[in-house]
Amino acid sequence: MTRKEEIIKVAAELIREKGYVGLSMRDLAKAIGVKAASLYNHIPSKQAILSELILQLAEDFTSQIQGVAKEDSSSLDKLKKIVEHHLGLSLHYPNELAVLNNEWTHLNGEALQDFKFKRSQYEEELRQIINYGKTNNELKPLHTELVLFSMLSTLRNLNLWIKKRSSIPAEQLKNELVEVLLKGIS
Amino acid sequence: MTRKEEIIKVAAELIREKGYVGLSMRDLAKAIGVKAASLYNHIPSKQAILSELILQLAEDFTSQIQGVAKEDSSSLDKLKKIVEHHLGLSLHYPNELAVLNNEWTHLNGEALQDFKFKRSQYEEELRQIINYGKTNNELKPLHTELVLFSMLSTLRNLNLWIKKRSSIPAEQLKNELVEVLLKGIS
DNA sequence: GTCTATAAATAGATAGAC
DNA sequence: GTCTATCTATTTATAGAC
Repeated sequence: MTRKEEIIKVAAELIREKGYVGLSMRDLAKAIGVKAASLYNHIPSKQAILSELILQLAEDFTSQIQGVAKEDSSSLDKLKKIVEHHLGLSLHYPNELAVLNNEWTHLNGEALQDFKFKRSQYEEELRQIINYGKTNNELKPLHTELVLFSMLSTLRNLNLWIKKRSSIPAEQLKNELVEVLLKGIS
Repeated sequence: MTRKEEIIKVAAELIREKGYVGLSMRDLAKAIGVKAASLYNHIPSKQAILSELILQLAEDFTSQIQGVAKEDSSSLDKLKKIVEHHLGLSLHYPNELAVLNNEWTHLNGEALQDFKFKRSQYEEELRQIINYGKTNNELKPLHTELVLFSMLSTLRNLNLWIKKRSSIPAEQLKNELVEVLLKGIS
């Protein structure tokens, strides 16, 4: 791991804890074991840490869903794959995901535009999968936006919840999550 | 509305927008039309604004769910009332709810303890309603924590979503939300 | 109850030695 | 590539005039 990668990784952990504005370059440097000035040999600004962190992950999400969308399978199978991918990222990058969810508002300029574009791309792909499922009678004729919103709310909060309750094996968690999200609880 | 109430209301809006750490007392004062020093005639500190804002709303949630829990009705009816209450608060206090959701980590000392206590009280009441529904065969025998988490994720994000899509009438939104959360989408 | 002025601390970032 | 020292701006909060 390069020093730059180390900076971004440690920053993800601390931004999650204190928020982007609440984390100072001095605190970040201390956690790594250098002085604040040394950070600037590897990154141009505090903003650049946030941008790189968030946009890398956003790109991962967008490219995954675009891959799934192209597949020749049912809407339910596509939705399952999307749930699985969210779960995988929540397990491997909980800090980065928390930062993406909660701190994207502190992005500026081009990075902010880029993030919003990727996010709306993601939502649009998911919307189309849901709509296709409705025409197909795989899904109930509910408001697409409500289904989209409900699914994304749960998926986006997975990382928060996994930390607290890791007693469920990953495979069982995946299956029950699909059941809860797609088939309901009652 | 007293000046203190005005300060807290405007603060909710601006904290939602910029985050607690990102909002300065100067910005807050400017939005109200006074100088920063004048704020301290009505509130003792910036922290106190955050505490009052969050704890008022948390108290509302906790006392409501405790009222519902005592009622002599089915689990599904109780869950419906909880959904309705979340929806009502999301419509009336979107800014305050966003602050509660995203900025509670910046609470200190006793206020932080108080918040955590109220939140765990709320979750415990909801957990018991879900468990009772399971023994009753009103709900599927899924992991209680997963059902709890999934419901709360959607309910906590309602305020974000309502802003974007207010095209659905409130009554229909309530009914579909109950359908999505309790009976599933497929 | 609001103002001006200011204290004391801390922020992001840069210059230049090593 | 890391350091010390420092610049400049901004932060929360207080003192005291009006």
